[in-house]
Amino acid sequence: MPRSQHGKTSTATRQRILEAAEASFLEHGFDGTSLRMLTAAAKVNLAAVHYHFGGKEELFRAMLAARFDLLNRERLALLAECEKRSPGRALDCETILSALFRPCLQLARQAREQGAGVDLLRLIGRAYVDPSPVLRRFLSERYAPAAARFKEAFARALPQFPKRELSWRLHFVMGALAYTLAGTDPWKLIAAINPEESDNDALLLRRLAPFLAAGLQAPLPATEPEQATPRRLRLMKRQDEALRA
Amino acid sequence: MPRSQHGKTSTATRQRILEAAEASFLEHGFDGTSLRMLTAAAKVNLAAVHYHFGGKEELFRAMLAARFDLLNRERLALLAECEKRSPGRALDCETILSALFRPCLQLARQAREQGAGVDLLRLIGRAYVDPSPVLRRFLSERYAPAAARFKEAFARALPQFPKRELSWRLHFVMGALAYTLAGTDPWKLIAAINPEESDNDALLLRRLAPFLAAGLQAPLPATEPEQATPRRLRLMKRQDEALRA
DNA sequence: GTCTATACCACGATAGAC
DNA sequence: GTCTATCGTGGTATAGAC
Repeated sequence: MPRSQHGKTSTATRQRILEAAEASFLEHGFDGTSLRMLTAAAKVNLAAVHYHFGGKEELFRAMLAARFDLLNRERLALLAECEKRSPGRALDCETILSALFRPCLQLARQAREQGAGVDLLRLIGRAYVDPSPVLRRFLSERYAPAAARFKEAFARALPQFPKRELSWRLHFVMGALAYTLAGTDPWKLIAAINPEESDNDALLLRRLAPFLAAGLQAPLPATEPEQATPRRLRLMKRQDEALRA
Repeated sequence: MPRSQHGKTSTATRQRILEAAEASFLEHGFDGTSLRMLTAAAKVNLAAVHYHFGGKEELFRAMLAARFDLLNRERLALLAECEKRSPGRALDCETILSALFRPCLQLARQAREQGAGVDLLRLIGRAYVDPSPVLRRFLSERYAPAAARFKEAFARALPQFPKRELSWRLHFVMGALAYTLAGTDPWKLIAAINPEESDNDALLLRRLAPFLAAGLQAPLPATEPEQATPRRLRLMKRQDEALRA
Protein backbone atom coordinates (compact mmCIF):
# COMPACT_ATOMS: atom_id res chain seq x y z
CA MET A 1 0.00 0.00 0.00
CA PRO A 2 2.07 2.93 -1.27
CA ARG A 3 2.10 6.29 0.47
CA SER A 4 3.03 9.72 -0.81
CA GLN A 5 6.63 10.65 -0.16
CA HIS A 6 6.33 13.61 -2.56
CA GLY A 7 9.73 13.38 -4.18
CA LYS A 8 9.77 17.00 -5.22
CA THR A 9 6.44 18.49 -6.37
CA SER A 10 2.71 18.62 -6.40
CA THR A 11 1.06 17.39 -3.29
CA ALA A 12 -1.70 19.59 -4.66
CA THR A 13 -4.00 16.63 -5.08
CA ARG A 14 -3.52 15.57 -1.50
CA GLN A 15 -4.19 19.10 -0.32
CA ARG A 16 -7.34 19.51 -2.38
CA ILE A 17 -8.67 16.25 -0.97
CA LEU A 18 -8.03 17.44 2.58
CA GLU A 19 -9.81 20.73 1.96
CA ALA A 20 -12.79 19.01 0.40
CA ALA A 21 -12.87 16.60 3.33
CA GLU A 22 -13.07 19.51 5.78
CA ALA A 23 -15.91 21.12 3.86
CA SER A 24 -17.86 17.90 3.51
CA PHE A 25 -17.30 16.84 7.10
CA LEU A 26 -18.53 20.21 8.28
CA GLU A 27 -21.76 19.83 6.36
CA HIS A 28 -22.51 16.11 6.52
CA GLY A 29 -20.31 14.54 9.21
CA PHE A 30 -18.30 11.36 8.76
CA ASP A 31 -21.02 8.85 7.95
CA GLY A 32 -22.88 11.38 5.82
CA THR A 33 -19.91 12.13 3.59
CA SER A 34 -19.56 10.27 0.28
CA LEU A 35 -16.16 9.97 -1.31
CA ARG A 36 -17.70 10.39 -4.73
CA MET A 37 -19.11 13.81 -3.92
CA LEU A 38 -15.93 14.73 -2.09
CA THR A 39 -13.61 13.79 -4.95
CA ALA A 40 -15.87 15.48 -7.47
CA ALA A 41 -15.74 18.71 -5.45
CA ALA A 42 -11.96 18.42 -5.14
CA LYS A 43 -11.72 17.67 -8.87
CA VAL A 44 -9.66 14.55 -8.30
CA ASN A 45 -10.25 10.93 -9.18
CA LEU A 46 -12.12 8.76 -6.74
CA ALA A 47 -9.21 6.38 -6.31
CA ALA A 48 -6.84 9.22 -5.39
CA VAL A 49 -8.22 9.12 -1.86
CA HIS A 50 -7.15 5.52 -1.46
CA TYR A 51 -3.78 6.19 -3.02
CA HIS A 52 -2.90 9.15 -0.81
CA PHE A 53 -4.60 8.15 2.44
CA GLY A 54 -5.61 4.50 2.23
CA GLY A 55 -9.34 4.97 2.62
CA LYS A 56 -12.10 7.11 4.06
CA GLU A 57 -11.21 6.52 7.69
CA GLU A 58 -7.56 7.35 7.25
CA LEU A 59 -8.44 10.45 5.25
CA PHE A 60 -10.56 11.81 8.06
CA ARG A 61 -8.00 10.92 10.69
CA ALA A 62 -5.36 12.82 8.70
CA MET A 63 -7.68 15.79 8.25
CA LEU A 64 -8.46 15.98 11.95
CA ALA A 65 -4.85 15.47 13.02
CA ALA A 66 -3.77 18.37 10.83
CA ARG A 67 -6.05 20.70 12.78
CA PHE A 68 -6.16 19.20 16.26
CA ASP A 69 -2.43 18.56 16.66
CA LEU A 70 -1.84 22.26 16.27
CA LEU A 71 -4.85 23.22 18.36
CA ASN A 72 -3.84 21.12 21.33
CA ARG A 73 -0.23 22.20 21.08
CA GLU A 74 -1.37 25.82 21.34
CA ARG A 75 -3.66 24.96 24.23
CA LEU A 76 -0.89 23.29 26.19
CA ALA A 77 1.54 26.09 25.43
CA LEU A 78 -0.93 28.69 26.63
CA LEU A 79 -1.64 26.72 29.79
CA ALA A 80 2.07 26.40 30.53
CA GLU A 81 2.55 30.11 29.89
CA CYS A 82 -0.21 31.00 32.35
CA GLU A 83 1.22 28.70 34.99
CA LYS A 84 4.68 30.17 34.59
CA ARG A 85 3.30 33.64 35.23
CA SER A 86 1.85 32.73 38.60
CA PRO A 87 4.37 30.25 40.02
CA GLY A 88 3.35 28.35 43.13
CA ARG A 89 -0.28 29.48 43.00
CA ALA A 90 -2.98 27.46 41.33
CA LEU A 91 -4.70 29.04 38.33
CA ASP A 92 -8.36 29.94 38.56
CA CYS A 93 -11.00 28.23 36.45
CA GLU A 94 -11.53 31.17 34.11
CA THR A 95 -7.86 31.19 33.17
CA ILE A 96 -7.77 27.47 32.47
CA LEU A 97 -10.98 27.67 30.46
CA SER A 98 -9.53 30.47 28.41
CA ALA A 99 -6.46 28.36 27.68
CA LEU A 100 -8.96 25.83 26.34
CA PHE A 101 -11.02 28.31 24.31
CA ARG A 102 -8.74 30.97 22.98
CA PRO A 103 -6.59 28.74 20.78
CA CYS A 104 -9.81 27.71 19.04
CA LEU A 105 -10.61 31.33 18.26
CA GLN A 106 -7.07 32.10 17.32
CA LEU A 107 -6.69 29.26 14.84
CA ALA A 108 -10.14 29.87 13.42
CA ARG A 109 -9.36 33.52 12.80
CA GLN A 110 -6.00 32.61 11.31
CA ALA A 111 -7.62 30.07 8.99
CA ARG A 112 -10.22 32.62 7.94
CA GLU A 113 -7.58 35.20 7.13
CA GLN A 114 -5.71 32.65 5.05
CA GLY A 115 -8.89 32.18 3.07
CA ALA A 116 -9.80 28.75 4.36
CA GLY A 117 -13.05 27.53 2.89
CA VAL A 118 -14.40 26.30 6.20
CA ASP A 119 -15.21 27.75 9.59
CA LEU A 120 -12.61 26.03 11.75
CA LEU A 121 -14.55 26.71 14.91
CA ARG A 122 -17.55 24.77 13.69
CA LEU A 123 -15.24 22.07 12.38
CA ILE A 124 -13.80 21.60 15.86
CA GLY A 125 -17.28 21.35 17.33
CA ARG A 126 -18.40 18.84 14.73
CA ALA A 127 -15.38 16.68 15.39
CA TYR A 128 -16.13 16.64 19.12
CA VAL A 129 -19.74 15.59 18.67
CA ASP A 130 -19.54 13.29 15.65
CA PRO A 131 -20.94 9.93 16.72
CA SER A 132 -18.79 7.78 14.47
CA PRO A 133 -16.74 5.39 16.64
CA VAL A 134 -13.80 5.82 14.27
CA LEU A 135 -13.44 9.52 15.02
CA ARG A 136 -14.35 9.24 18.70
CA ARG A 137 -11.65 6.66 19.31
CA PHE A 138 -9.12 8.62 17.33
CA LEU A 139 -9.65 11.88 19.20
CA SER A 140 -9.90 10.38 22.66
CA GLU A 141 -6.75 8.31 22.21
CA ARG A 142 -4.58 10.80 20.39
CA TYR A 143 -5.36 13.72 22.69
CA ALA A 144 -5.65 11.89 25.99
CA PRO A 145 -2.36 13.41 27.23
CA ALA A 146 -3.59 16.96 26.63
CA ALA A 147 -6.89 16.15 28.33
CA ALA A 148 -5.04 14.74 31.34
CA ARG A 149 -2.88 17.83 31.51
CA PHE A 150 -5.92 20.12 31.69
CA LYS A 151 -7.56 17.86 34.20
CA GLU A 152 -4.56 18.25 36.49
CA ALA A 153 -4.77 22.02 36.17
CA PHE A 154 -8.43 21.98 37.12
CA ALA A 155 -7.70 19.63 40.01
CA ARG A 156 -5.26 22.19 41.43
CA ALA A 157 -7.77 24.98 40.89
CA LEU A 158 -10.55 23.05 42.63
CA PRO A 159 -8.85 20.97 45.34
CA GLN A 160 -12.07 20.68 47.33
CA PHE A 161 -13.61 18.24 44.85
CA PRO A 162 -12.93 14.51 44.70
CA LYS A 163 -11.35 13.40 41.45
CA ARG A 164 -14.43 11.65 40.23
CA GLU A 165 -16.62 14.69 40.69
CA LEU A 166 -14.09 16.70 38.75
CA SER A 167 -14.08 14.19 35.90
CA TRP A 168 -17.79 14.62 35.49
CA ARG A 169 -17.67 18.38 35.58
CA LEU A 170 -15.01 18.43 32.91
CA HIS A 171 -17.18 16.14 30.87
CA PHE A 172 -20.04 18.63 31.20
CA VAL A 173 -17.71 21.45 30.15
CA MET A 174 -16.60 19.66 27.01
CA GLY A 175 -20.19 18.79 26.21
CA ALA A 176 -21.39 22.36 26.37
CA LEU A 177 -18.39 23.53 24.37
CA ALA A 178 -18.71 20.90 21.66
CA TYR A 179 -22.47 21.24 21.30
CA THR A 180 -22.18 25.01 21.14
CA LEU A 181 -19.45 25.07 18.52
CA ALA A 182 -21.06 22.35 16.43
CA GLY A 183 -24.55 23.81 16.38
CA THR A 184 -25.77 24.99 13.03
CA ASP A 185 -28.85 26.88 14.17
CA PRO A 186 -27.08 29.06 16.72
CA TRP A 187 -24.55 30.24 14.18
CA LYS A 188 -27.31 31.42 11.93
CA LEU A 189 -28.81 33.33 14.86
CA ILE A 190 -25.52 34.89 15.76
CA ALA A 191 -24.96 35.95 12.17
CA ALA A 192 -28.30 37.70 12.27
CA ILE A 193 -27.33 39.51 15.44
CA ASN A 194 -24.05 40.80 14.14
CA PRO A 195 -24.01 40.42 10.38
CA GLU A 196 -20.98 42.57 9.57
CA GLU A 197 -18.64 41.59 12.32
CA SER A 198 -16.58 38.44 11.88
CA ASP A 199 -15.75 38.07 15.56
CA ASN A 200 -19.13 36.73 16.63
CA ASP A 201 -17.44 33.57 17.78
CA ALA A 202 -15.41 35.49 20.34
CA LEU A 203 -18.63 36.89 21.78
CA LEU A 204 -20.09 33.43 22.01
CA LEU A 205 -17.17 31.96 23.91
CA ARG A 206 -17.17 35.00 26.19
CA ARG A 207 -20.71 34.04 27.13
CA LEU A 208 -19.86 30.38 27.57
CA ALA A 209 -16.82 30.86 29.79
CA PRO A 210 -18.58 32.46 32.81
CA PHE A 211 -21.35 29.88 32.55
CA LEU A 212 -18.88 27.02 32.74
CA ALA A 213 -16.68 28.64 35.38
CA ALA A 214 -19.69 29.05 37.65
CA GLY A 215 -20.74 25.46 37.03
CA LEU A 216 -17.28 24.15 37.81
CA GLN A 217 -17.23 25.98 41.12
CA ALA A 218 -20.74 25.02 42.17
CA PRO A 219 -20.88 23.44 45.63
CA LEU A 220 -21.49 19.74 45.93
CA PRO A 221 -25.12 18.70 46.44
CA ALA A 222 -26.16 18.71 50.09
CA THR A 223 -26.20 14.94 50.48
CA GLU A 224 -23.09 13.26 49.11
CA PRO A 225 -24.46 11.59 46.01
CA GLU A 226 -22.02 8.70 46.14
CA GLN A 227 -23.13 7.73 49.62
CA ALA A 228 -26.81 8.54 49.38
CA THR A 229 -27.65 5.90 46.84
CA PRO A 230 -29.41 3.06 48.62
CA ARG A 231 -32.66 4.32 50.04
CA ARG A 232 -32.93 7.92 48.86
CA LEU A 233 -33.37 6.68 45.32
CA ARG A 234 -36.22 4.42 46.27
CA LEU A 235 -37.85 7.49 47.71
CA MET A 236 -37.29 9.46 44.51
CA LYS A 237 -38.80 6.60 42.59
CA ARG A 238 -41.99 6.73 44.61
CA GLN A 239 -42.08 10.47 44.15
CA ASP A 240 -41.85 10.00 40.43
CA GLU A 241 -44.67 7.49 40.41
CA ALA A 242 -46.78 9.74 42.59
CA LEU A 243 -46.27 12.62 40.21
CA ARG A 244 -47.49 10.53 37.31
CA ALA A 245 -50.81 9.77 38.96
CA MET B 1 -48.29 4.65 -0.27
CA PRO B 2 -50.27 2.23 1.94
CA ARG B 3 -50.03 2.33 5.71
CA SER B 4 -50.80 -0.34 8.28
CA GLN B 5 -54.26 -0.01 9.76
CA HIS B 6 -53.91 -3.46 11.39
CA GLY B 7 -57.39 -4.79 10.70
CA LYS B 8 -57.25 -7.34 13.44
CA THR B 9 -53.84 -8.89 14.12
CA SER B 10 -50.11 -8.80 14.05
CA THR B 11 -48.59 -5.39 14.21
CA ALA B 12 -45.77 -7.52 15.57
CA THR B 13 -43.69 -6.83 12.50
CA ARG B 14 -44.04 -3.10 12.94
CA GLN B 15 -43.10 -3.38 16.59
CA ARG B 16 -40.06 -5.54 15.95
CA ILE B 17 -38.85 -3.03 13.39
CA LEU B 18 -39.23 -0.19 15.87
CA GLU B 19 -37.29 -2.05 18.54
CA ALA B 20 -34.51 -2.94 16.14
CA ALA B 21 -34.40 0.68 15.02
CA GLU B 22 -33.89 1.85 18.60
CA ALA B 23 -31.09 -0.63 19.16
CA SER B 24 -29.34 0.18 15.91
CA PHE B 25 -29.75 3.94 16.31
CA LEU B 26 -28.26 3.72 19.77
CA GLU B 27 -25.18 1.99 18.46
CA HIS B 28 -24.65 3.53 15.02
CA GLY B 29 -26.77 6.67 14.74
CA PHE B 30 -28.99 7.51 11.78
CA ASP B 31 -26.45 7.62 8.95
CA GLY B 32 -24.58 4.66 10.37
CA THR B 33 -27.63 2.39 10.45
CA SER B 34 -28.27 0.07 7.52
CA LEU B 35 -31.77 -1.21 6.89
CA ARG B 36 -30.37 -4.57 5.89
CA MET B 37 -28.74 -5.16 9.26
CA LEU B 38 -31.76 -3.72 11.03
CA THR B 39 -34.28 -5.94 9.24
CA ALA B 40 -32.06 -8.97 9.70
CA ALA B 41 -31.92 -8.33 13.45
CA ALA B 42 -35.69 -7.82 13.57
CA LYS B 43 -36.15 -10.97 11.47
CA VAL B 44 -38.33 -9.18 8.94
CA ASN B 45 -37.94 -8.62 5.23
CA LEU B 46 -36.10 -5.55 4.00
CA ALA B 47 -39.12 -4.22 2.16
CA ALA B 48 -41.27 -4.40 5.29
CA VAL B 49 -39.71 -1.15 6.48
CA HIS B 50 -40.94 0.63 3.39
CA TYR B 51 -44.34 -0.97 3.63
CA HIS B 52 -44.95 -0.08 7.27
CA PHE B 53 -43.18 3.27 7.49
CA GLY B 54 -42.41 4.48 3.98
CA GLY B 55 -38.63 4.51 4.27
CA LYS B 56 -35.67 4.95 6.54
CA GLU B 57 -36.36 8.57 7.44
CA GLU B 58 -39.99 7.97 8.34
CA LEU B 59 -39.05 4.92 10.39
CA PHE B 60 -36.70 6.95 12.52
CA ARG B 61 -39.16 9.78 12.87
CA ALA B 62 -41.79 7.32 14.09
CA MET B 63 -39.33 5.71 16.49
CA LEU B 64 -38.33 9.05 18.00
CA ALA B 65 -41.89 10.35 18.19
CA ALA B 66 -42.94 7.26 20.13
CA ARG B 67 -40.41 8.10 22.84
CA PHE B 68 -40.16 11.89 22.76
CA ASP B 69 -43.89 12.64 22.58
CA LEU B 70 -44.31 10.90 25.90
CA LEU B 71 -41.13 12.36 27.34
CA ASN B 72 -42.07 15.93 26.59
CA ARG B 73 -45.63 15.45 27.75
CA GLU B 74 -44.26 14.27 31.11
CA ARG B 75 -41.86 17.18 31.23
CA LEU B 76 -44.59 19.73 30.62
CA ALA B 77 -46.91 18.07 33.11
CA LEU B 78 -44.23 18.10 35.78
CA LEU B 79 -43.43 21.74 35.10
CA ALA B 80 -47.10 22.69 35.35
CA GLU B 81 -47.41 20.70 38.57
CA CYS B 82 -44.48 22.54 40.13
CA GLU B 83 -45.85 25.90 39.09
CA LYS B 84 -49.25 25.10 40.56
CA ARG B 85 -47.62 24.32 43.90
CA SER B 86 -46.02 27.73 44.21
CA PRO B 87 -48.58 30.06 42.67
CA GLY B 88 -47.46 33.60 41.97
CA ARG B 89 -43.82 32.95 42.73
CA ALA B 90 -41.32 32.07 40.00
CA LEU B 91 -39.72 28.64 40.21
CA ASP B 92 -36.01 28.39 40.86
CA CYS B 93 -33.60 26.98 38.30
CA GLU B 94 -33.07 23.69 40.10
CA THR B 95 -36.78 22.95 40.02
CA ILE B 96 -37.11 23.71 36.33
CA LEU B 97 -34.03 21.64 35.54
CA SER B 98 -35.45 18.76 37.47
CA ALA B 99 -38.66 19.00 35.45
CA LEU B 100 -36.40 18.62 32.44
CA PHE B 101 -34.35 15.72 33.81
CA ARG B 102 -36.56 13.58 35.96
CA PRO B 103 -38.95 12.46 33.24
CA CYS B 104 -35.91 11.13 31.39
CA LEU B 105 -34.96 9.02 34.38
CA GLN B 106 -38.49 7.97 35.01
CA LEU B 107 -39.18 6.78 31.48
CA ALA B 108 -35.79 5.09 31.25
CA ARG B 109 -36.41 3.18 34.46
CA GLN B 110 -39.88 2.25 33.32
CA ALA B 111 -38.56 1.01 29.98
CA ARG B 112 -35.88 -1.02 31.76
CA GLU B 113 -38.41 -2.66 34.03
CA GLN B 114 -40.53 -3.55 31.03
CA GLY B 115 -37.51 -5.32 29.61
CA ALA B 116 -36.72 -2.84 26.84
CA GLY B 117 -33.63 -3.86 24.92
CA VAL B 118 -32.16 -0.37 24.93
CA ASP B 119 -31.10 2.18 27.48
CA LEU B 120 -33.64 4.92 26.89
CA LEU B 121 -31.47 7.54 28.56
CA ARG B 122 -28.67 7.02 26.09
CA LEU B 123 -31.20 6.91 23.27
CA ILE B 124 -32.44 10.36 24.25
CA GLY B 125 -28.91 11.68 24.29
CA ARG B 126 -28.06 10.18 20.93
CA ALA B 127 -31.15 11.73 19.40
CA TYR B 128 -30.16 15.16 20.70
CA VAL B 129 -26.65 14.98 19.27
CA ASP B 130 -27.19 13.07 16.03
CA PRO B 131 -25.91 15.26 13.20
CA SER B 132 -28.33 14.08 10.54
CA PRO B 133 -30.38 17.06 9.29
CA VAL B 134 -33.44 14.83 9.05
CA LEU B 135 -33.54 14.14 12.76
CA ARG B 136 -32.41 17.61 13.81
CA ARG B 137 -35.21 19.25 11.86
CA PHE B 138 -37.76 16.76 13.15
CA LEU B 139 -36.91 17.25 16.80
CA SER B 140 -36.52 21.00 16.69
CA GLU B 141 -39.80 21.48 14.85
CA ARG B 142 -41.93 18.94 16.65
CA TYR B 143 -40.85 19.94 20.14
CA ALA B 144 -40.47 23.67 19.65
CA PRO B 145 -43.57 24.38 21.78
CA ALA B 146 -42.17 22.44 24.73
CA ALA B 147 -38.83 24.19 24.37
CA ALA B 148 -40.57 27.57 24.34
CA ARG B 149 -42.54 26.63 27.43
CA PHE B 150 -39.38 25.83 29.38
CA LYS B 151 -37.70 28.93 28.10
CA GLU B 152 -40.53 31.02 29.54
CA ALA B 153 -40.15 29.31 32.89
CA PHE B 154 -36.43 30.05 32.94
CA ALA B 155 -37.09 33.64 31.91
CA ARG B 156 -39.31 34.08 34.99
CA ALA B 157 -36.71 32.42 37.19
CA LEU B 158 -33.93 34.66 35.86
CA PRO B 159 -35.55 38.01 35.10
CA GLN B 160 -32.24 39.86 35.37
CA PHE B 161 -30.96 38.43 32.08
CA PRO B 162 -31.83 39.76 28.63
CA LYS B 163 -33.65 37.26 26.47
CA ARG B 164 -30.69 36.68 24.19
CA GLU B 165 -28.37 35.85 27.04
CA LEU B 166 -30.92 33.38 28.31
CA SER B 167 -31.22 31.71 24.91
CA TRP B 168 -27.52 31.03 24.92
CA ARG B 169 -27.45 29.69 28.44
CA LEU B 170 -30.28 27.31 27.66
CA HIS B 171 -28.35 26.20 24.62
CA PHE B 172 -25.36 25.45 26.87
CA VAL B 173 -27.63 23.50 29.21
CA MET B 174 -29.02 21.33 26.45
CA GLY B 175 -25.53 20.79 25.10
CA ALA B 176 -24.15 19.52 28.36
CA LEU B 177 -27.22 17.34 28.89
CA ALA B 178 -27.18 15.83 25.42
CA TYR B 179 -23.45 15.23 25.36
CA THR B 180 -23.57 13.64 28.79
CA LEU B 181 -26.46 11.32 28.04
CA ALA B 182 -25.10 10.36 24.63
CA GLY B 183 -21.57 9.62 25.75
CA THR B 184 -20.55 6.00 25.52
CA ASP B 185 -17.30 6.17 27.45
CA PRO B 186 -18.80 7.76 30.57
CA TRP B 187 -21.44 5.08 30.89
CA LYS B 188 -18.78 2.43 30.95
CA LEU B 189 -17.01 4.36 33.68
CA ILE B 190 -20.14 4.72 35.71
CA ALA B 191 -20.90 1.05 35.38
CA ALA B 192 -17.47 0.32 36.80
CA ILE B 193 -18.17 2.59 39.74
CA ASN B 194 -21.46 1.03 40.61
CA PRO B 195 -21.73 -2.29 38.85
CA GLU B 196 -24.70 -3.75 40.73
CA GLU B 197 -26.92 -0.74 41.04
CA SER B 198 -29.12 0.16 38.14
CA ASP B 199 -29.70 3.76 39.24
CA ASN B 200 -26.34 5.10 38.15
CA ASP B 201 -28.10 7.45 35.79
CA ALA B 202 -29.87 9.17 38.66
CA LEU B 203 -26.51 9.84 40.27
CA LEU B 204 -25.22 11.32 37.06
CA LEU B 205 -28.08 13.74 36.62
CA ARG B 206 -27.80 14.69 40.28
CA ARG B 207 -24.27 15.78 39.51
CA LEU B 208 -25.25 17.60 36.36
CA ALA B 209 -28.12 19.61 37.84
CA PRO B 210 -26.12 21.73 40.33
CA PHE B 211 -23.49 22.35 37.68
CA LEU B 212 -26.06 23.72 35.27
CA ALA B 213 -28.01 25.64 37.90
CA ALA B 214 -24.85 27.46 38.94
CA GLY B 215 -24.00 28.20 35.33
CA LEU B 216 -27.47 29.56 34.64
CA GLN B 217 -27.22 31.93 37.57
CA ALA B 218 -23.71 33.12 36.86
CA PRO B 219 -23.41 36.90 36.70
CA LEU B 220 -22.93 38.55 33.36
CA PRO B 221 -19.33 39.22 32.36
CA ALA B 222 -18.01 42.52 33.72
CA THR B 223 -17.99 44.32 30.38
CA GLU B 224 -21.20 43.89 28.43
CA PRO B 225 -20.03 41.56 25.67
CA GLU B 226 -22.45 42.95 23.11
CA GLN B 227 -21.05 46.46 23.50
CA ALA B 228 -17.40 45.65 24.05
CA THR B 229 -16.81 44.31 20.57
CA PRO B 230 -15.01 46.98 18.55
CA ARG B 231 -11.60 47.60 20.02
CA ARG B 232 -11.30 45.11 22.85
CA LEU B 233 -11.17 42.33 20.32
CA ARG B 234 -8.32 43.94 18.45
CA LEU B 235 -6.49 43.95 21.76
CA MET B 236 -7.27 40.28 22.32
CA LYS B 237 -5.97 39.56 18.87
CA ARG B 238 -2.62 41.18 19.61
CA GLN B 239 -2.45 39.28 22.87
CA ASP B 240 -3.01 36.06 21.00
CA GLU B 241 -0.29 36.82 18.52
CA ALA B 242 2.10 37.79 21.31
CA LEU B 243 1.41 34.51 23.05
CA ARG B 244 2.29 32.57 19.94
CA ALA B 245 5.74 34.07 19.68
C1' DG C 1 5.64 7.95 -7.99
C1' DT C 2 1.13 9.86 -9.44
C1' DC C 3 -3.10 9.23 -11.24
C1' DT C 4 -7.12 6.91 -13.86
C1' DA C 5 -10.50 3.46 -15.30
C1' DT C 6 -13.05 -0.06 -13.94
C1' DA C 7 -14.86 -3.95 -11.48
C1' DC C 8 -16.89 -5.50 -6.87
C1' DC C 9 -20.14 -5.89 -3.14
C1' DA C 10 -23.40 -3.53 0.25
C1' DC C 11 -26.61 0.23 0.67
C1' DG C 12 -31.64 2.52 0.25
C1' DA C 13 -35.48 2.56 -2.69
C1' DT C 14 -39.18 0.78 -5.53
C1' DA C 15 -42.30 -2.07 -8.57
C1' DG C 16 -44.72 -6.00 -9.06
C1' DA C 17 -45.58 -11.07 -8.04
C1' DC C 18 -47.72 -13.98 -4.55
C1' DG D 1 -49.23 -8.18 4.14
C1' DT D 2 -45.03 -10.24 2.53
C1' DC D 3 -41.36 -11.19 -0.53
C1' DT D 4 -38.14 -11.06 -4.85
C1' DA D 5 -35.89 -8.56 -8.42
C1' DT D 6 -33.82 -4.61 -9.83
C1' DC D 7 -31.85 0.17 -10.05
C1' DG D 8 -28.72 3.93 -8.78
C1' DT D 9 -25.22 4.99 -5.50
C1' DG D 10 -22.04 4.12 -1.57
C1' DG D 11 -16.80 2.49 -0.15
C1' DT D 12 -13.23 -0.39 -1.67
C1' DA D 13 -9.52 -2.73 -4.49
C1' DT D 14 -6.54 -3.19 -8.32
C1' DA D 15 -4.52 -3.15 -13.00
C1' DG D 16 -2.34 -0.29 -15.82
C1' DA D 17 -1.48 4.45 -18.11
C1' DC D 18 1.62 8.36 -17.73
